[in-house]
Amino acid sequence: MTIRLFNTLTSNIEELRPLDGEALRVYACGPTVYDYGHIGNFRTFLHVDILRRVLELNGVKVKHVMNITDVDDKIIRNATAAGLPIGEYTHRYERAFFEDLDTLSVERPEIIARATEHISDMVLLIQRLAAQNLAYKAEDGSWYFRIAGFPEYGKLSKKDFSGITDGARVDVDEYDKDSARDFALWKAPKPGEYFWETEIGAGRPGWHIECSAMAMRYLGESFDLHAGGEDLMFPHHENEIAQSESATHKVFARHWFHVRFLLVEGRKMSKSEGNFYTLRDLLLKGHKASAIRFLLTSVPYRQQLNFTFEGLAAETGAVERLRTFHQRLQSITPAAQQNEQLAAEIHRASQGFHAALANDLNTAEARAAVFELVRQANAAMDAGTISLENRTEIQKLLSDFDKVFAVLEDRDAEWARFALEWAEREGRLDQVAPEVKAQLSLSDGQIEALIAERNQARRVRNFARADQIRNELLEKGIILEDSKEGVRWKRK
RNA sequence: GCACCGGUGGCGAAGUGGCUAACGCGCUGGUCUGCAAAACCAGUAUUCGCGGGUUCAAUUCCCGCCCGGUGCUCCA
Repeated sequence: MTIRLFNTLTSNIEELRPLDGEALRVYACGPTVYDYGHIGNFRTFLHVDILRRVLELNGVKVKHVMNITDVDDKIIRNATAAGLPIGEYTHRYERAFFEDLDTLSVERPEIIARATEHISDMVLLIQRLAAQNLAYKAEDGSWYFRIAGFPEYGKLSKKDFSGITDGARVDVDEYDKDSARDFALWKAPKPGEYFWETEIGAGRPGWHIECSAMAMRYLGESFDLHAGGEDLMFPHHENEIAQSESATHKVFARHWFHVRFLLVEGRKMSKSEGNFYTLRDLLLKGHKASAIRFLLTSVPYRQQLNFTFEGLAAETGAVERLRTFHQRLQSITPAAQQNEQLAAEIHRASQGFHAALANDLNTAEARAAVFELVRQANAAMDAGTISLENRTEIQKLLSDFDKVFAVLEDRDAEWARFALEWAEREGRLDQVAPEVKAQLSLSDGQIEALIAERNQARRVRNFARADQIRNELLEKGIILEDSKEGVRWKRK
């Protein structure tokens, strides 16, 4: 199926096809590794993940590069404050970042590119610009990009800079620049700061140059799609376009994909508002990784998502419904006769699911198609009218669904335990919700032993004892369900 | 201030110029169950921020207003 996607550059929904006919070359702006990632960061990474999973589901190969910004002002500031070399400081947050991606079932990009490992690529690019008089060196040794040399500046963010003139009043600390809009390609070191000694002088890269250099290095001078959060559109992506296209005289990225910010409880997420959450904060509060993933991907990427704890609870229930359904489907005895009406519904749901995703990644509609079928199939299971073939077809759809949404497999307890161990190591046990500790205090074996005891009690109709065990487990966040097929249990 | 995006049931949210306005969660009643849970059935917005306009017909297009968000500065 052809995937159609909104392109920020053209403001149109366009077909997405690999330019080289082989693999779709994608560059996605990754994290600056100076702290733990928050849910806003992960909404963006999750939607890029949805994009690549939808492409893969449709048989499109993806070559996805993500950068790690491991040198910048904040990193230098924080590392200095922590008394650590910047490499050591960034390593720890980079590792945490990938652990978080795993927790959220985000697929790894094909290529991870660290800024500090590509300094020479950046220097070469700056030299290339300098050769065309598009980069210049200021008195302090910093290099700037000359915006006046790129008339298309502003085409991505739809800003018109033609009327801007440089007035007489120029910022004192920017007197070195030819124009106030010119941005840094290379920053000369201040005393005591970390720097690289290079052909263009001592210093460290500006933020924008790393993405241009690394994208070209791995994807070529022109590639298919560039992704990031909406805030990056200006100035970051605009600057990338300016420096890349003026260096190569080729289109940098054909398609630009921007994910909108989320709100938390209806407000912008910020530390001062007290509504700032890292992924780890939520795990320690006892929220499931799968529910977080499902919530953050529930609203299509171009739409603002309002993150609330009520919403998170709702998604926890939604994931549970799907998992229960998935398991139930496997355990039934199929009917001999094919259910034609159900077969038609399955077909319809499948069409709806695939069409919704292909239509600018409408995750909300894709989910709805599956939930609609879940209800119908549950009813058919109640009536005992699902054939083997019906079941196979439904399982195919669930499998496609999960290739994109990745929530059916239950690894939540594993991630909760991982977060708990991390909190222990970091001395953050005070941030762990009591329910989390209680729930993880019981091993699967202990739970199953209690269930066996309860089954025995029920057999002899000692319901008081049976209910007592069930309640004890419930207090520790373990839910029991009696069914014809036996007792199921799950962690709340 | 300028620019852009959004405002749909208790909450989140999809969608469309005209079929009963998806879906998830919640709530109420019922079926099932030793009791629960799960699952199913029924109910839960005469209506899509407010006002005006275009149209045979608008939640959907246009204008104004109000509210929320984002960008213009580091930010996913």
